[in-house]
Amino acid sequence: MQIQLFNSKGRQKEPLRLREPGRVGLYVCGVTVYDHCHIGHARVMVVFDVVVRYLRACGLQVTYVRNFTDIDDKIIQRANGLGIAIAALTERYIAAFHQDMAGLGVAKADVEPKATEHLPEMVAMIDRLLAKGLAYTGGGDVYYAVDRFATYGQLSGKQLNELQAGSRVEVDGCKENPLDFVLWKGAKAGEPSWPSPWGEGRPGWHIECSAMSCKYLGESFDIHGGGMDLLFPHHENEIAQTEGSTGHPWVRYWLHNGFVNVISDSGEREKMSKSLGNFSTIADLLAHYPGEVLRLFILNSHYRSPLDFSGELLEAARHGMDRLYTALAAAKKQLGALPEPISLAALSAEPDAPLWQEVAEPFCLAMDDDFNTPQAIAVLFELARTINRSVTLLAQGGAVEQSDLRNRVNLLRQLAAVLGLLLEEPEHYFHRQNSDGGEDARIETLIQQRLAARQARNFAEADRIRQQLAEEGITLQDSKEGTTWRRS
RNA sequence: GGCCGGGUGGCGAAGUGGCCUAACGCGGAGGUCUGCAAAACCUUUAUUUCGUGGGUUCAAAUCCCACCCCGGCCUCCA
Repeated sequence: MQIQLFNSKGRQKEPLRLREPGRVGLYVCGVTVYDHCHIGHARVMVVFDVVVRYLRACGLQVTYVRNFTDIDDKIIQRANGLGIAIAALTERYIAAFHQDMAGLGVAKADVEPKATEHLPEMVAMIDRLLAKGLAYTGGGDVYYAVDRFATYGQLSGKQLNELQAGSRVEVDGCKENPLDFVLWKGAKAGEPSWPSPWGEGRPGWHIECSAMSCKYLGESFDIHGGGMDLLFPHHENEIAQTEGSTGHPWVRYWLHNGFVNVISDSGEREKMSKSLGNFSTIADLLAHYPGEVLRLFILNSHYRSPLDFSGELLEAARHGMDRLYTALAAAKKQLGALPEPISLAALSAEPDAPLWQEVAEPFCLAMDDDFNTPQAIAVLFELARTINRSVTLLAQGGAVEQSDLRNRVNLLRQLAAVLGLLLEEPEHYFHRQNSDGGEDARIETLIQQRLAARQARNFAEADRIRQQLAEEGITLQDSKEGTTWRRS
């Protein structure tokens, strides 16, 4: 198994070579907590959740760090607008974030540091930059002098002179160069501030990621990820800060995910963003779709490609997810209970097993190739079909190797789990949402009434009941063993 | 203006020199099953075709050139 990943630094696929064998340090830029998260945020979180899940499935020990930006202009503005304390605002949206992530099946990071809890680390780094002559003070602020960092622009492939030529950056009075960025902002009246050698103030945006990643992952680590839009200037600035202050290489692999686009009312395709106001929040979507449907929708495109968002596409993803769970449900009926999934590591220990070659290997090869989740998902669907085929055969009285079916189901759940899919019991998935016990009992009663009608060959009444349930979004499925129901 | 991506069937989306007469999913059509359905299964749904026009090669969706579109970044943004 050799994982290849597309390194934004250098813009090509490279084999993943770790600093320390068996251990991976991963930092992903989290969210600024001043509002609800939208599907664009969901994409980064799901994508890197899968990266972590896969690396762990490969037996690597991953330390995953994902920050919260809990102090910045927009947060202050928003809190003032609402007339509440900053901490009250950020706590509210951190809680909302966690709830969204739980709904999406995104595991918590190992460390979720907050900027406001790392002021000393940031101040220390700024201090080092000043001592090294890479930063300068002006009007109570501290700025980074980008032209003193030799490789500035290397990550994003930008030349300093080109940037300046086409620059639309407003020239700040205290900046020596319009591209210089602020490390420390001097306090203004009515704003929260912290003490520093340069007076009261607060940190610039970029410094937190440098300081916090170094604290939790060391001054060099393996992978840093985030949305494509962070590549410049955020990540460029992070490099300048970190390597400028430590004097040695920092991040080995940069991973950037593509954007979520929305087709606007006028038919234009545009990036989904808070500033454009064209977003669907995760919470809104989770009210209508199971989290795994959103995951399948996101993972069905490669993480670096742009992703168009629409209700129809989400609906298609839902049907796809139903299909996977249907295979699971059918197998469960045959096997009595779903077997405990075997681990990927245990499987790979027996690479000669036919199932490994037929299924697990193609899956892993796809994932090894820069996390090609669409291809990996294809393997899942093919596996689901072989399961359905066996179940169909059994139902027709054919002979099927029970152990083979069991192994396939095992494998389906195990591989799907790497993508954070098929984590529920099928009946829970199909009975989901607003199905409290009373609701379920009511549906069961109607099914019994319909059964009685059918036995009396009163098909008009049976169909009436079925139609009534259909109008509630409930589909019935008759079989020799009885009738089951699902929400669609 | 500079710099990056991308244009594949009705839709989404893999594939980036021969295994591609193009995976997989959604949708459509026909069949099996069913009282009828639903689901599943089977068959089928791009055959000078992978934005357009040239070129390289024994061989190109895949490499090169030109052109046309689309998106992103260059300012906060996942």
